Amino acid sequence: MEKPDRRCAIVRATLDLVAEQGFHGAPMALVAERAGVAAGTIYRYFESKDVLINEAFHYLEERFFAAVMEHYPEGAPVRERFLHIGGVLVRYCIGAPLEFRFLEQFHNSPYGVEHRREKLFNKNNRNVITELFNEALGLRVVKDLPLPVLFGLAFGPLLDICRDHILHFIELDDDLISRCVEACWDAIRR
Amino acid sequence: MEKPDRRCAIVRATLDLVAEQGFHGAPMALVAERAGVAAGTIYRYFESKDVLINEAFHYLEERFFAAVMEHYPEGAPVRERFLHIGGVLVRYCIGAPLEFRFLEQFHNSPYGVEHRREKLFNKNNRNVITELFNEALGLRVVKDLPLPVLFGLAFGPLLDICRDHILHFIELDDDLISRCVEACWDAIRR
DNA sequence: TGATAAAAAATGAACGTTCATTCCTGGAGG
DNA sequence: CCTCCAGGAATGAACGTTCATTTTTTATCA
Repeated sequence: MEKPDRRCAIVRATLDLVAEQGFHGAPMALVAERAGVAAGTIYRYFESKDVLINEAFHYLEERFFAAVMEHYPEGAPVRERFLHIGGVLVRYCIGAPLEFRFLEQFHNSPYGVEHRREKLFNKNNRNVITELFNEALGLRVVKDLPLPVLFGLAFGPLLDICRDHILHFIELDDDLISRCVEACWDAIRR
Repeated sequence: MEKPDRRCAIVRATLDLVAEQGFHGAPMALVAERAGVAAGTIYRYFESKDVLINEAFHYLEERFFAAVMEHYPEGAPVRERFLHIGGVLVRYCIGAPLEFRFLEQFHNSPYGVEHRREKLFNKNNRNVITELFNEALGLRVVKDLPLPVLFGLAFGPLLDICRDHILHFIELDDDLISRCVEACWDAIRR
Protein backbone atom coordinates (compact mmCIF):
# COMPACT_ATOMS: atom_id res chain seq x y z
CA MET A 1 0.00 0.00 0.00
CA GLU A 2 1.74 3.17 1.11
CA LYS A 3 5.40 2.24 0.53
CA PRO A 4 7.23 1.02 3.63
CA ASP A 5 9.74 -0.91 1.59
CA ARG A 6 8.75 -2.60 -1.53
CA ARG A 7 12.41 -2.94 -2.33
CA CYS A 8 13.07 -4.90 0.83
CA ALA A 9 9.99 -7.03 0.37
CA ILE A 10 11.25 -8.03 -3.06
CA VAL A 11 14.66 -8.98 -1.73
CA ARG A 12 13.16 -11.08 1.05
CA ALA A 13 10.80 -12.81 -1.31
CA THR A 14 13.74 -13.66 -3.56
CA LEU A 15 15.73 -15.04 -0.65
CA ASP A 16 12.91 -17.21 0.57
CA LEU A 17 12.01 -18.63 -2.81
CA VAL A 18 15.55 -19.36 -3.90
CA ALA A 19 16.29 -20.94 -0.55
CA GLU A 20 13.20 -23.11 -0.66
CA GLN A 21 13.29 -24.18 -4.28
CA GLY A 22 16.55 -23.09 -5.84
CA PHE A 23 17.02 -20.61 -8.62
CA HIS A 24 14.67 -22.60 -10.82
CA GLY A 25 11.91 -22.27 -8.28
CA ALA A 26 12.09 -18.51 -8.10
CA PRO A 27 10.67 -17.08 -11.32
CA MET A 28 10.02 -13.38 -11.26
CA ALA A 29 6.28 -13.93 -11.33
CA LEU A 30 6.45 -15.87 -8.06
CA VAL A 31 8.83 -13.40 -6.47
CA ALA A 32 6.39 -10.66 -7.35
CA GLU A 33 3.46 -12.54 -5.90
CA ARG A 34 5.24 -13.33 -2.66
CA ALA A 35 6.45 -9.75 -2.33
CA GLY A 36 2.94 -8.47 -2.91
CA VAL A 37 3.78 -6.50 -6.02
CA ALA A 38 3.25 -6.94 -9.72
CA ALA A 39 5.83 -8.56 -11.95
CA GLY A 40 6.68 -5.40 -13.81
CA THR A 41 7.13 -3.43 -10.59
CA ILE A 42 10.27 -5.36 -9.71
CA TYR A 43 12.00 -3.77 -12.67
CA ARG A 44 11.42 -0.32 -11.24
CA TYR A 45 13.72 -1.30 -8.36
CA PHE A 46 16.15 -3.75 -9.96
CA GLU A 47 17.61 -3.60 -13.40
CA SER A 48 17.53 -7.37 -13.88
CA LYS A 49 17.22 -10.63 -12.03
CA ASP A 50 20.99 -10.88 -11.77
CA VAL A 51 21.17 -7.58 -9.97
CA LEU A 52 18.38 -8.63 -7.64
CA ILE A 53 20.10 -11.88 -6.74
CA ASN A 54 23.43 -10.23 -6.08
CA GLU A 55 21.74 -7.72 -3.83
CA ALA A 56 20.04 -10.52 -1.92
CA PHE A 57 23.43 -12.16 -1.43
CA HIS A 58 25.09 -9.05 -0.08
CA TYR A 59 22.23 -8.59 2.32
CA LEU A 60 22.87 -12.06 3.76
CA GLU A 61 26.63 -11.65 3.80
CA GLU A 62 26.33 -8.60 6.00
CA ARG A 63 24.03 -10.34 8.42
CA PHE A 64 26.43 -13.25 8.65
CA PHE A 65 29.47 -11.14 9.44
CA ALA A 66 27.45 -9.30 12.03
CA ALA A 67 26.66 -12.63 13.70
CA VAL A 68 30.29 -13.68 13.69
CA MET A 69 31.36 -10.45 15.33
CA GLU A 70 28.97 -10.83 18.23
CA HIS A 71 31.01 -11.96 21.25
CA TYR A 72 34.11 -12.28 19.08
CA PRO A 73 37.03 -12.79 21.51
CA GLU A 74 39.08 -9.96 20.05
CA GLY A 75 42.34 -10.43 21.93
CA ALA A 76 42.31 -14.20 22.40
CA PRO A 77 44.80 -16.61 20.79
CA VAL A 78 44.31 -17.55 17.14
CA ARG A 79 43.03 -21.01 17.92
CA GLU A 80 40.35 -19.71 20.23
CA ARG A 81 39.20 -17.11 17.72
CA PHE A 82 39.05 -19.75 15.02
CA LEU A 83 36.96 -22.04 17.19
CA HIS A 84 34.62 -19.13 17.85
CA ILE A 85 34.15 -18.36 14.17
CA GLY A 86 33.68 -22.01 13.26
CA GLY A 87 31.12 -22.55 15.98
CA VAL A 88 29.18 -19.43 15.11
CA LEU A 89 29.29 -20.35 11.43
CA VAL A 90 27.77 -23.78 11.97
CA ARG A 91 25.21 -22.65 14.53
CA TYR A 92 24.20 -19.73 12.36
CA CYS A 93 23.75 -21.87 9.27
CA ILE A 94 21.73 -24.62 10.88
CA GLY A 95 19.69 -22.02 12.72
CA ALA A 96 18.78 -20.28 9.49
CA PRO A 97 18.48 -23.12 7.03
CA LEU A 98 16.76 -20.99 4.45
CA GLU A 99 19.55 -18.46 4.39
CA PHE A 100 22.07 -21.28 4.27
CA ARG A 101 20.41 -22.88 1.30
CA PHE A 102 20.44 -19.60 -0.54
CA LEU A 103 24.14 -19.11 0.12
CA GLU A 104 24.83 -22.64 -1.04
CA GLN A 105 22.93 -22.10 -4.26
CA PHE A 106 24.71 -18.85 -4.80
CA HIS A 107 28.18 -20.21 -4.26
CA ASN A 108 27.65 -23.16 -6.55
CA SER A 109 26.66 -21.03 -9.49
CA PRO A 110 28.33 -18.61 -11.87
CA TYR A 111 27.38 -15.85 -9.43
CA GLY A 112 29.54 -17.46 -6.78
CA VAL A 113 32.54 -17.96 -9.03
CA GLU A 114 32.43 -14.31 -10.04
CA HIS A 115 32.15 -13.30 -6.41
CA ARG A 116 35.17 -15.35 -5.36
CA ARG A 117 37.23 -14.04 -8.24
CA GLU A 118 36.54 -10.48 -7.20
CA LYS A 119 37.38 -11.19 -3.58
CA LEU A 120 40.63 -12.83 -4.54
CA PHE A 121 41.90 -10.22 -6.96
CA ASN A 122 40.71 -7.33 -4.88
CA LYS A 123 43.63 -7.48 -2.46
CA ASN A 124 42.37 -4.84 -0.08
CA ASN A 125 39.60 -7.19 0.92
CA ARG A 126 39.47 -6.75 4.65
CA ASN A 127 37.32 -8.94 6.79
CA VAL A 128 37.77 -10.57 10.13
CA ILE A 129 38.43 -14.05 8.77
CA THR A 130 41.06 -13.06 6.24
CA GLU A 131 42.80 -10.99 8.89
CA LEU A 132 42.79 -13.89 11.31
CA PHE A 133 44.36 -16.21 8.76
CA ASN A 134 47.00 -13.71 7.74
CA GLU A 135 47.92 -13.18 11.37
CA ALA A 136 48.05 -16.93 11.94
CA LEU A 137 50.34 -17.35 8.95
CA GLY A 138 52.64 -14.66 10.28
CA LEU A 139 52.77 -16.26 13.72
CA ARG A 140 53.43 -19.63 12.09
CA VAL A 141 50.68 -21.30 14.08
CA VAL A 142 49.02 -22.67 10.94
CA LYS A 143 50.48 -24.58 7.99
CA ASP A 144 52.14 -22.54 5.29
CA LEU A 145 49.50 -23.00 2.60
CA PRO A 146 47.86 -20.55 0.20
CA LEU A 147 44.90 -18.70 1.66
CA PRO A 148 42.29 -20.38 -0.55
CA VAL A 149 43.58 -23.75 0.61
CA LEU A 150 43.34 -22.78 4.26
CA PHE A 151 39.82 -21.54 3.66
CA GLY A 152 38.89 -24.83 2.04
CA LEU A 153 40.38 -26.91 4.85
CA ALA A 154 38.82 -24.80 7.55
CA PHE A 155 35.36 -24.03 6.27
CA GLY A 156 34.61 -26.48 3.47
CA PRO A 157 33.86 -29.34 5.87
CA LEU A 158 31.84 -27.08 8.14
CA LEU A 159 29.56 -26.09 5.31
CA ASP A 160 29.31 -29.75 4.31
CA ILE A 161 28.11 -30.78 7.75
CA CYS A 162 25.59 -27.94 7.84
CA ARG A 163 24.17 -29.15 4.55
CA ASP A 164 24.05 -32.74 5.79
CA HIS A 165 22.35 -31.67 8.99
CA ILE A 166 19.71 -29.68 7.14
CA LEU A 167 19.09 -32.65 4.84
CA HIS A 168 18.86 -34.89 7.93
CA PHE A 169 21.80 -37.00 6.85
CA ILE A 170 23.36 -36.38 10.26
CA GLU A 171 22.20 -34.71 13.44
CA LEU A 172 24.43 -32.04 14.88
CA ASP A 173 24.44 -31.16 18.56
CA ASP A 174 26.75 -28.84 20.47
CA ASP A 175 29.23 -31.58 21.24
CA LEU A 176 29.47 -32.81 17.68
CA ILE A 177 29.80 -29.27 16.36
CA SER A 178 32.71 -28.62 18.70
CA ARG A 179 34.47 -31.80 17.66
CA CYS A 180 34.03 -30.93 13.99
CA VAL A 181 35.39 -27.42 14.39
CA GLU A 182 38.35 -28.80 16.31
CA ALA A 183 38.96 -31.32 13.56
CA CYS A 184 39.12 -28.43 11.10
CA TRP A 185 41.59 -26.72 13.34
CA ASP A 186 43.70 -29.89 13.33
CA ALA A 187 43.70 -29.68 9.55
CA ILE A 188 45.19 -26.21 9.43
CA ARG A 189 47.26 -25.97 12.61
CA ARG A 190 50.94 -26.49 12.27
CA MET B 1 28.27 -44.20 -40.09
CA GLU B 2 27.70 -47.81 -39.23
CA LYS B 3 26.58 -47.66 -35.61
CA PRO B 4 29.47 -48.12 -33.16
CA ASP B 5 27.82 -46.25 -30.38
CA ARG B 6 25.36 -43.50 -30.81
CA ARG B 7 24.44 -44.08 -27.21
CA CYS B 8 27.98 -43.41 -26.12
CA ALA B 9 28.28 -40.37 -28.35
CA ILE B 10 25.20 -38.90 -26.70
CA VAL B 11 26.58 -39.48 -23.23
CA ARG B 12 29.91 -37.90 -24.11
CA ALA B 13 28.25 -34.92 -25.71
CA THR B 14 26.21 -34.44 -22.56
CA LEU B 15 29.30 -34.67 -20.37
CA ASP B 16 31.22 -32.15 -22.42
CA LEU B 17 28.44 -29.63 -22.68
CA VAL B 18 27.43 -29.78 -19.04
CA ALA B 19 31.06 -29.54 -18.00
CA GLU B 20 31.72 -26.56 -20.24
CA GLN B 21 28.57 -24.58 -19.68
CA GLY B 22 26.59 -26.12 -16.86
CA PHE B 23 23.20 -27.76 -17.07
CA HIS B 24 21.77 -24.60 -18.58
CA GLY B 25 24.26 -24.74 -21.40
CA ALA B 26 23.32 -28.24 -22.42
CA PRO B 27 19.89 -28.16 -24.04
CA MET B 28 18.90 -31.34 -25.79
CA ALA B 29 19.18 -29.64 -29.17
CA LEU B 30 22.85 -28.88 -28.56
CA VAL B 31 23.55 -32.31 -27.14
CA ALA B 32 22.07 -33.79 -30.27
CA GLU B 33 24.11 -31.57 -32.55
CA ARG B 34 27.37 -32.32 -30.77
CA ALA B 35 26.62 -36.04 -30.76
CA GLY B 36 25.89 -35.95 -34.47
CA VAL B 37 22.31 -37.16 -34.14
CA ALA B 38 18.90 -35.60 -34.37
CA ALA B 39 17.12 -34.31 -31.30
CA GLY B 40 14.46 -36.96 -31.36
CA THR B 41 16.99 -39.76 -31.61
CA ILE B 42 18.17 -39.17 -28.07
CA TYR B 43 14.79 -40.33 -26.85
CA ARG B 44 15.27 -43.69 -28.47
CA TYR B 45 18.14 -44.30 -26.07
CA PHE B 46 17.15 -42.33 -23.00
CA GLU B 47 13.71 -41.89 -21.54
CA SER B 48 14.35 -38.30 -20.48
CA LYS B 49 17.07 -35.78 -19.85
CA ASP B 50 17.19 -36.81 -16.19
CA VAL B 51 17.92 -40.38 -17.13
CA LEU B 52 20.60 -39.26 -19.55
CA ILE B 53 22.33 -37.12 -16.96
CA ASN B 54 22.28 -39.85 -14.33
CA GLU B 55 23.80 -42.25 -16.82
CA ALA B 56 26.54 -39.77 -17.64
CA PHE B 57 27.29 -39.51 -13.94
CA HIS B 58 27.55 -43.23 -13.40
CA TYR B 59 29.87 -43.49 -16.36
CA LEU B 60 32.23 -41.01 -14.73
CA GLU B 61 31.91 -42.57 -11.30
CA GLU B 62 33.10 -45.90 -12.63
CA ARG B 63 36.06 -44.37 -14.36
CA PHE B 64 37.01 -42.58 -11.18
CA PHE B 65 36.93 -45.67 -8.98
CA ALA B 66 38.96 -47.51 -11.58
CA ALA B 67 41.60 -44.78 -11.36
CA VAL B 68 41.66 -44.97 -7.56
CA MET B 69 42.16 -48.71 -7.64
CA GLU B 70 45.20 -48.50 -9.90
CA HIS B 71 48.28 -49.06 -7.72
CA TYR B 72 46.08 -49.07 -4.61
CA PRO B 73 48.36 -50.24 -1.76
CA GLU B 74 46.01 -52.98 -0.64
CA GLY B 75 47.71 -54.15 2.54
CA ALA B 76 49.28 -50.88 3.67
CA PRO B 77 48.32 -48.98 6.85
CA VAL B 78 45.18 -46.88 6.82
CA ARG B 79 47.07 -43.61 6.64
CA GLU B 80 49.03 -44.67 3.59
CA ARG B 81 45.95 -45.88 1.79
CA PHE B 82 44.18 -42.61 2.55
CA LEU B 83 47.08 -40.59 1.21
CA HIS B 84 46.98 -42.69 -1.95
CA ILE B 85 43.29 -42.10 -2.49
CA GLY B 86 43.54 -38.40 -1.77
CA GLY B 87 46.46 -37.95 -4.13
CA VAL B 88 44.80 -39.89 -6.92
CA LEU B 89 41.58 -37.95 -6.39
CA VAL B 90 43.23 -34.57 -6.79
CA ARG B 91 45.46 -35.58 -9.66
CA TYR B 92 42.59 -37.23 -11.47
CA CYS B 93 40.33 -34.20 -11.09
CA ILE B 94 42.81 -31.60 -12.20
CA GLY B 95 43.89 -33.87 -15.04
CA ALA B 96 40.33 -34.13 -16.32
CA PRO B 97 38.88 -30.72 -15.62
CA LEU B 98 35.86 -31.28 -17.81
CA GLU B 99 34.91 -34.40 -15.94
CA PHE B 100 35.49 -32.63 -12.67
CA ARG B 101 33.26 -29.73 -13.61
CA PHE B 102 30.51 -32.15 -14.52
CA LEU B 103 30.79 -33.93 -11.20
CA GLU B 104 30.72 -30.61 -9.39
CA GLN B 105 27.59 -29.52 -11.22
CA PHE B 106 26.00 -32.86 -10.52
CA HIS B 107 26.72 -32.87 -6.82
CA ASN B 108 25.46 -29.33 -6.31
CA SER B 109 22.08 -30.06 -7.81
CA PRO B 110 19.00 -32.03 -6.88
CA TYR B 111 20.55 -34.97 -8.75
CA GLY B 112 23.42 -34.99 -6.30
CA VAL B 113 21.26 -34.78 -3.21
CA GLU B 114 19.21 -37.71 -4.42
CA HIS B 115 22.36 -39.66 -5.14
CA ARG B 116 23.79 -39.05 -1.68
CA ARG B 117 20.54 -39.98 -0.03
CA GLU B 118 20.49 -43.29 -1.83
CA LYS B 119 24.10 -44.05 -0.96
CA LEU B 120 23.48 -43.26 2.67
CA PHE B 121 20.32 -45.26 3.16
CA ASN B 122 21.46 -48.15 1.04
CA LYS B 123 23.61 -49.69 3.74
CA ASN B 124 25.13 -52.40 1.61
CA ASN B 125 26.95 -49.71 -0.30
CA ARG B 126 30.38 -51.23 -0.72
CA ASN B 127 33.21 -49.23 -2.15
CA VAL B 128 36.85 -48.95 -1.32
CA ILE B 129 36.55 -45.60 0.43
CA THR B 130 33.68 -46.53 2.72
CA GLU B 131 35.46 -49.75 3.63
CA LEU B 132 38.65 -47.90 4.43
CA PHE B 133 36.83 -45.50 6.73
CA ASN B 134 34.93 -48.23 8.48
CA GLU B 135 38.15 -50.14 9.06
CA ALA B 136 39.81 -46.97 10.34
CA LEU B 137 36.94 -46.37 12.74
CA GLY B 138 37.25 -49.92 14.04
CA LEU B 139 41.01 -49.58 14.53
CA ARG B 140 40.44 -46.25 16.27
CA VAL B 141 43.01 -44.51 14.12
CA VAL B 142 40.55 -41.80 13.10
CA LYS B 143 38.26 -39.63 15.18
CA ASP B 144 34.96 -41.13 16.23
CA LEU B 145 32.72 -39.06 13.96
CA PRO B 146 29.79 -40.01 11.72
CA LEU B 147 30.80 -41.22 8.29
CA PRO B 148 29.39 -38.22 6.43
CA VAL B 149 31.44 -35.93 8.65
CA LEU B 150 34.62 -37.88 7.99
CA PHE B 151 33.89 -37.71 4.27
CA GLY B 152 33.42 -33.98 4.48
CA LEU B 153 36.63 -33.44 6.44
CA ALA B 154 38.65 -35.69 4.20
CA PHE B 155 37.41 -34.92 0.72
CA GLY B 156 35.57 -31.62 0.87
CA PRO B 157 38.76 -29.56 0.97
CA LEU B 158 40.36 -31.67 -1.75
CA LEU B 159 37.51 -30.96 -4.12
CA ASP B 160 37.69 -27.30 -3.17
CA ILE B 161 41.35 -27.06 -4.11
CA CYS B 162 40.72 -28.86 -7.39
CA ARG B 163 38.07 -26.30 -8.24
CA ASP B 164 40.35 -23.43 -7.28
CA HIS B 165 43.17 -24.87 -9.35
CA ILE B 166 40.97 -25.26 -12.41
CA LEU B 167 39.73 -21.70 -11.98
CA HIS B 168 43.37 -20.57 -11.64
CA PHE B 169 42.81 -19.23 -8.15
CA ILE B 170 45.76 -21.35 -6.97
CA GLU B 171 48.34 -23.50 -8.73
CA LEU B 172 48.75 -27.04 -7.48
CA ASP B 173 51.96 -28.99 -7.88
CA ASP B 174 52.93 -32.38 -6.50
CA ASP B 175 54.33 -30.92 -3.31
CA LEU B 176 51.32 -28.77 -2.56
CA ILE B 177 48.96 -31.63 -3.32
CA SER B 178 50.79 -33.85 -0.82
CA ARG B 179 50.66 -31.23 1.87
CA CYS B 180 46.94 -30.71 1.31
CA VAL B 181 46.16 -34.40 1.48
CA GLU B 182 48.22 -34.67 4.65
CA ALA B 183 46.34 -31.74 6.13
CA CYS B 184 43.12 -33.64 5.48
CA TRP B 185 44.57 -36.62 7.22
CA ASP B 186 45.39 -34.43 10.20
CA ALA B 187 41.74 -33.43 10.27
CA ILE B 188 40.45 -36.98 10.60
CA ARG B 189 43.27 -38.79 12.38
CA ARG B 190 42.84 -39.37 16.07
C1' DT C 1 21.84 -64.05 -55.38
C1' DG C 2 18.52 -60.38 -56.15
C1' DA C 3 14.07 -58.43 -55.50
C1' DT C 4 10.87 -57.02 -52.31
C1' DA C 5 8.34 -56.57 -48.19
C1' DA C 6 8.40 -55.76 -43.18
C1' DA C 7 10.50 -53.81 -39.20
C1' DA C 8 13.39 -50.68 -36.83
C1' DA C 9 15.75 -46.44 -36.34
C1' DA C 10 16.47 -41.73 -37.22
C1' DT C 11 14.83 -37.32 -38.43
C1' DG C 12 13.61 -32.47 -37.43
C1' DA C 13 9.73 -29.45 -37.55
C1' DA C 14 6.24 -28.44 -34.39
C1' DC C 15 4.10 -28.25 -29.80
C1' DG C 16 3.07 -26.73 -25.25
C1' DT C 17 5.31 -24.58 -21.36
C1' DT C 18 7.97 -21.58 -18.84
C1' DC C 19 10.52 -17.64 -18.14
C1' DA C 20 12.58 -12.80 -17.93
C1' DT C 21 11.43 -8.70 -19.61
C1' DT C 22 8.60 -5.02 -21.88
C1' DC C 23 4.81 -2.06 -22.61
C1' DC C 24 0.38 -0.16 -22.47
C1' DT C 25 -3.25 1.06 -19.23
C1' DG C 26 -5.51 3.33 -15.39
C1' DG C 27 -5.69 5.93 -11.44
C1' DA C 28 -3.82 8.78 -7.50
C1' DG C 29 -1.65 13.21 -6.19
C1' DG C 30 -0.51 17.74 -7.41
C1' DC D 1 -5.03 18.43 -16.84
C1' DC D 2 -0.65 16.61 -16.24
C1' DT D 3 2.83 13.56 -14.11
C1' DC D 4 4.18 9.31 -12.11
C1' DC D 5 4.30 4.84 -11.28
C1' DA D 6 2.12 0.27 -10.03
C1' DG D 7 -0.33 -3.23 -12.43
C1' DG D 8 -0.46 -7.24 -15.10
C1' DA D 9 -1.29 -8.76 -19.85
C1' DA D 10 1.59 -9.25 -23.80
C1' DT D 11 5.94 -10.64 -25.88
C1' DG D 12 9.35 -13.43 -27.67
C1' DA D 13 13.02 -16.55 -26.75
C1' DA D 14 14.30 -21.04 -25.02
C1' DC D 15 13.35 -25.35 -23.40
C1' DG D 16 12.16 -30.62 -23.21
C1' DT D 17 9.55 -33.59 -25.58
C1' DT D 18 6.56 -35.64 -29.33
C1' DC D 19 5.31 -37.63 -33.68
C1' DA D 20 4.34 -38.05 -38.65
C1' DT D 21 7.52 -39.04 -42.00
C1' DT D 22 11.78 -40.69 -44.27
C1' DT D 23 15.73 -43.64 -44.33
C1' DT D 24 18.17 -47.75 -43.21
C1' DT D 25 18.43 -52.46 -41.85
C1' DT D 26 16.75 -57.06 -41.69
C1' DA D 27 14.03 -60.90 -43.17
C1' DT D 28 11.61 -63.57 -46.84
C1' DC D 29 11.20 -66.05 -50.91
C1' DA D 30 11.92 -67.00 -56.02
